[in-house]
Amino acid sequence: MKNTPHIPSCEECARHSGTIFRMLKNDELDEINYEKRCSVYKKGSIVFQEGNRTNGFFCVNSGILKMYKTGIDGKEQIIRFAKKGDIMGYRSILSGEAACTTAKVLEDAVLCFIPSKTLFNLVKTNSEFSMELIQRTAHELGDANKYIMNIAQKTVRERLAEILLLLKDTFDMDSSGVLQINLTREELANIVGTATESVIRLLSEFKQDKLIALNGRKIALLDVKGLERISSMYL
Amino acid sequence: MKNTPHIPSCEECARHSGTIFRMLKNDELDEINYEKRCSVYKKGSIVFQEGNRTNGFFCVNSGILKMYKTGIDGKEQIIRFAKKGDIMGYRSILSGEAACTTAKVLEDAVLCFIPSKTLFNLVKTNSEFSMELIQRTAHELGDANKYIMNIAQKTVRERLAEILLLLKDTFDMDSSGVLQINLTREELANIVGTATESVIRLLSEFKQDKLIALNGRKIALLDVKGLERISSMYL
DNA sequence: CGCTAATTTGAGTGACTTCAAGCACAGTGG
DNA sequence: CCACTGTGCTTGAAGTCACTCAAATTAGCG
Repeated sequence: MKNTPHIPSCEECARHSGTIFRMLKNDELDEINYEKRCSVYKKGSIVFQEGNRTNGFFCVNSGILKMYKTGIDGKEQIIRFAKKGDIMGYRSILSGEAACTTAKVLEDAVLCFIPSKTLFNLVKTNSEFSMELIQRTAHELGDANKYIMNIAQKTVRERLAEILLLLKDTFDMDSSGVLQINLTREELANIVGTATESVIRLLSEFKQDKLIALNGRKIALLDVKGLERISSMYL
Repeated sequence: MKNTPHIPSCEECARHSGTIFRMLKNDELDEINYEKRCSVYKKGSIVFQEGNRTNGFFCVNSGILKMYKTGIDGKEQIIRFAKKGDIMGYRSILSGEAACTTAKVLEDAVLCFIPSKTLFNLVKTNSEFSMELIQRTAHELGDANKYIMNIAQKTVRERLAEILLLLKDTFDMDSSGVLQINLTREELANIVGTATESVIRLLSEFKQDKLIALNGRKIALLDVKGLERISSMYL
């Protein structure tokens, strides 16, 4: 949580296609650059918590975070991850509500905090930015709807296969197919929406069926087509 | 689908607090009024279908619609309902994607179709409207996230109780507690994300426990507190 | 300091239970 | 008469509990 030694510039960050800031003019970027506050967050630290209000949002410069809701008897439900170029906490300030998820650091992160006021100013004055923000939220809503159907209709087995593929798309694999993300079995279970033991058992099954290879938390996808078939992604 | 005899005016519609059009200036309302096309949709007809692109969105003047995704072997997953004052199909045109749900009429409806171009113009020129649209989408995203957790962590029994309460909030009850919405058991199952038989059994249980009263499709909530307890809404 | 000892944390297994889906069939009512 | 509701029965998927094992952390202590 201490201030970072190296403060990333928004100009540089905006070059990355993924960022919402890419269509800002130079003077607007300058303003954000001036208003933002960057900090280093160590693994395990919590950036903001479900139920609390924030007076701004976060932009991920580096690192990985999980965003989850806490349910019955404290069980986490992971809603999404955030990595370089993603923004977090914007939903709640846009809707004027308290945060609906908690954001926790999985891999040491550098985050920039941007005050709501700056965001609202941009929405007011730059309709392209505004449009981009709407697009992003609308797209995420589409994902959420899809997720609802999956979780309601698919078996745990199908969902686990789908999540593995989703992790591949989000975090990529190395040359030998190893997913570039470290998750505990419990965290996997909290994405899929099932018990830890079920994930363990199903992963072993997938391994037996030569769909994946396991080495501790390293998961390698050996047969993507096979996983797609199981997940029945394209109904 | 034939044109309606009585065309509702947007001015009138905008007076309703729920509508997004409430902060439009008169000339903007006039433009929508000019651009919009109203039609009557009979019960059972489909307004737009998942996977198709639309070049506009719909505003519900009267009637009730269900919006659902079609899953494995054609099972519907109802995502939400739309009633007077709600808008439909805006998510997909905002995100520039195909519709992610199908909209089907449950009770005869009068819908106004507003072209995307008109919407985009408003976003460009009226930042308050833009902000309202963002807020609405962001709020809906929050709902969706909550729904994900519920469906992933709660039992069918808990979810059914919660859905009954949600229907109460959306469609109200009459003086004797009867929900002002007609749904088949199958449709209820498609909201909860379960089998029709399970809904039937659980409804009978709720009836035995004096939580609800049943009379065909009419469901009366007798013990709201009790249902809240079952749904463990406030964990 | 360094080197065990003690504790914690996560992965994995097996036995058991339960919830809910699926199937077949019988009413019922618009 | 057909779509919807309701019931009984069976089966299977997945949750729960109880436990082992291995690795990683931390504490303790000469």
